[in-house]
Amino acid sequence: MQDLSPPKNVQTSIDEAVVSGILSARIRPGTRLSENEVASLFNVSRTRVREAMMRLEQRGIVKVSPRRGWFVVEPSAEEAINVYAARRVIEAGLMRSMSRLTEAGRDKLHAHLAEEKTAIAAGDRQRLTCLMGDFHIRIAELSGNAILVEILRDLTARTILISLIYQSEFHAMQSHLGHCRIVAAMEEGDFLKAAELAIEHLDEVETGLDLTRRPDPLADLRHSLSLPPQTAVPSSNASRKPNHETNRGE
Amino acid sequence: MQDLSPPKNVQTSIDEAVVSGILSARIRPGTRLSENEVASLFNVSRTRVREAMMRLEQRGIVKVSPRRGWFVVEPSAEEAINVYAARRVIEAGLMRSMSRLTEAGRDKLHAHLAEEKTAIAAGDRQRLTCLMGDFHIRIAELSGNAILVEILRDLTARTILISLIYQSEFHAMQSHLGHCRIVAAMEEGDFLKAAELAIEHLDEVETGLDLTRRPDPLADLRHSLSLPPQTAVPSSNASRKPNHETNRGE
DNA sequence: CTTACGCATCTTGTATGCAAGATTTGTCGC
DNA sequence: GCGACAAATCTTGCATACAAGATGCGTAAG
Repeated sequence: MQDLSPPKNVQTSIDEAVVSGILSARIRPGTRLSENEVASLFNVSRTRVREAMMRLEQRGIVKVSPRRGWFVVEPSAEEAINVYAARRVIEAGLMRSMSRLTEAGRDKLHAHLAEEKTAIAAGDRQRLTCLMGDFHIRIAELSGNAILVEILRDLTARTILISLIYQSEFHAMQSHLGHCRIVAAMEEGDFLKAAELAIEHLDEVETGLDLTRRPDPLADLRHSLSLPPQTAVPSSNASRKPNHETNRGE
Repeated sequence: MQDLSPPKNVQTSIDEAVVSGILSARIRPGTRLSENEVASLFNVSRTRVREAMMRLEQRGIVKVSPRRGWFVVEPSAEEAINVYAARRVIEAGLMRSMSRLTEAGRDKLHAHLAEEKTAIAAGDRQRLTCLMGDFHIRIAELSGNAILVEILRDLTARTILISLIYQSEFHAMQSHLGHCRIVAAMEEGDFLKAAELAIEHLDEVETGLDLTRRPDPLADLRHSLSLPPQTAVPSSNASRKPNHETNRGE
């Protein structure tokens, strides 16, 4: 799909490598990104790594803990809610602003849905994570608006990090069907319905989160030792109903 | 309103100073921001200035021309169209997602409208520019969603830069009335109507742009010499009808 | 065995130095 | 006077050096 080779010689190769690693779920939330290590991996000095980190921090993808290190963000429950709310606002707004689906656009969406299907059949979870996020970027691309694509790309990255923290299992087929319904509505030219379906779809996913779960600081070690994830901390209230009515006064 | 003093001792004081300067129209599009000059203004080394520039570049507020310097962006016509389209999508989506207006929220909006009114009476154009942009940030703040506020804040900054390039005169009263209508609809609890009004309002402003106009490289010098702005380059097709139907297939 | 302290190590924060390229300016030739 | 060339100047790009703080480990005291 994309090329993921680190030694690409552009100005933003570091940024892209990190984002691409997150979008494909190869990098977990909370991962430390040492300036020195990244610098040697890319054969550059810390200067350029820091500049990349500054950009990534601005995008809400990494955070610095002073004199401790850079870490891939672990969105809090509140941030997770905000990310989903923002996505509902933007994606629904986007669909309502559309007036028709071109043939080229339809073909791209169909191609994407086909990829999702084969990945589900293959059961490749990493690839699925990547594709499930990409779908929403594909939608944004239909608008031809680079600004919206960028915004949704970064929100998608954060969404993936959120799901890695708060989502116990992912219902790939459910999401896939949601995507299919959205595309179908768009093909009918019913973009209001598509918008509603998009909101429902995001609700479904958000409902599947367990936001009472705390980010697990041992996740990477746990994974390295092939231990089952997070079984020691069961939480009541495992799935909530998202309440996305925005009415706060301040 | 905000404090605009440069020597504020936080980590992002440079970023804030630049953005605040743009939001209040004190910094024109195309302004060069020399690393050395900014560094001495803030009594820091170029390192921190560069880091700030990296963040601002990521936000679409400055651009670097290799080995020539950093410049406040001058959005192209296409970018201008995209900015307005993105704002329509997000602001309309935001309003449609709201279910009610709290008293505190209503009070803040009314306070803001009152400020607009007094600024119009005073005829303070810089302050007006600032307020007209702030209104949309106030709306985003109602949602309590920090992510959306950030996104709209940066889009507003770009909008101001766009208007400084492409807008010959600004119809402050027209904008103010648009804002009043939006607030009225929200007070009625009719957020669908508010969304439609927001789209109309943005359309109005976009229609008032003359996107055939090229950014004037001599603008600051011209201004310093108190010459009349841009009279030498008249352009036909002075105001267009915005076409914001998004239907591109790729 | 447990706890507290201190040093060694590793991290980022910041400044600075140098190189490469772009621009400008001054000068020379016509 | 006018245009072309060249040096001087200014810009960012990038690496490196050093300082300040956080962490962890070993050791010693209780």
